[in-house]
Amino acid sequence: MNILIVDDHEVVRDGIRYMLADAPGIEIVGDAESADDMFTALAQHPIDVVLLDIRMPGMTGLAALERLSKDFPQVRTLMLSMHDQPGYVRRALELGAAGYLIKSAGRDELLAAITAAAEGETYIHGRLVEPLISDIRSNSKPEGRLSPREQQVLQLIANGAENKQVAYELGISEATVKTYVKGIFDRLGVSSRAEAVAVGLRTEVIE
Amino acid sequence: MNILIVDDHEVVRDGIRYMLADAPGIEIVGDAESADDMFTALAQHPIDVVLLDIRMPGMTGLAALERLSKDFPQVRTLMLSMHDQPGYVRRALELGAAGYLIKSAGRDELLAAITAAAEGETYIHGRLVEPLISDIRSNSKPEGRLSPREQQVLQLIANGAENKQVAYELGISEATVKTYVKGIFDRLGVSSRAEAVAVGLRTEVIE
DNA sequence: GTCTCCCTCCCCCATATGGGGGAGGATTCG
DNA sequence: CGAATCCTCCCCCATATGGGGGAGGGAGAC
Repeated sequence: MNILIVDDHEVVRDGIRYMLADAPGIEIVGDAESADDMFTALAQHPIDVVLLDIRMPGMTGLAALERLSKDFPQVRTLMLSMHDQPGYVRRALELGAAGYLIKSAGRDELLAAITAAAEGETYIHGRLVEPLISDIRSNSKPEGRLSPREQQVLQLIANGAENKQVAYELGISEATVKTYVKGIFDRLGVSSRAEAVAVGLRTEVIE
Repeated sequence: MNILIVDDHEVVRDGIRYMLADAPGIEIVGDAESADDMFTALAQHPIDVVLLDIRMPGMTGLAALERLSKDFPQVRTLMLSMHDQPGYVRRALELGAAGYLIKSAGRDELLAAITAAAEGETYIHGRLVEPLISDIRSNSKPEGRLSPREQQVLQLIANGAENKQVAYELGISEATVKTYVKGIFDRLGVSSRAEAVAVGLRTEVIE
């Protein structure tokens, strides 16, 4: 089983190498510290499983995953994350990830996830399952999810734009912007743009 | 030289172990995955250098560092961070850290930092030096630093409070709150509370 | 074909916000 | 003792914001 590790932190790459060093049937064929390196490595070696950090400089892990799923559909991708952000887990699975692990996972769990991934199954870190389903639940309710347009509006607000400027940026009327803002408040359960920005940043909807 | 590794991610702990495994004169006497574990370990073994993750569940790395510097002043502490957040670097140094590394550091750098720390010197990852001095510069200007009261106000704003509610919470008049808000805008270089919240969250002043 | 969601636009109106000033007392620091 | 910084409070005033409503058209789902 050929593994590729993609993480911008050498400590993390070495840690995974160390954990997998004496695992039977597993060969680490490469390292990559960026999404670009990952695609280079994928083009050079046959890879079965990619361990992909969700947060990297430049192209984010999720964007890399998206392209990876499209260009190399046979490759199984296991996402790695520092923290348990339920929204990320859902997105990653939607984009075709074969599993999701947090870096506090031990050797046994890492191995279990890799074998599960290689066999076409999906492995999700135990601590993430519960948040995940509650996230799915909250996102199947209209609340908690922002439409693309609403995300744009909130992003601009976080950058200090007032409604008029948002309208100008998006090429729509100020009245429409106000409608979006109201919608954002409803969805996030807040009542001021400042709080909306706080919630948006914390839940990684924006920035 | 006795080393203690404190990080909540097993992958990271193992990575550091791996890097230091065959380094002469260095002995890793323990692991800890939380600040509490760290203090337990410190009480049990003689420790020269602590490698301390800046972000952990429960007590944050900086809080742990503060208590560590107070209770074990002879211990040299090297902070580890995933990303280069200049504000954190400064805070860590103020609190007595013997150095600051990001986890993309390689083996050589880790060793250099540990030996520097053990010899009473201070090691700072190269990529952090420039941001650090610019951070110090921006913080020696009145801009960029928030007074404690201003931080409280901004925190409440991020939680959705309007001026009247902030005034009530802090037991001061609304006029005073408006004064603080103006001050916050000046310091952060913004002109709306939404943007102020965004800047505050990104620079870790609040939340 | 109907239902739901999204995008777009509009009305009214009370209130919060942002920008400009001034000012006194406390503290700490040089 | 100044100088600086912080905390506190006040004035005025234009504008942005938030809350309530309605409404049409398009796209996709069932």
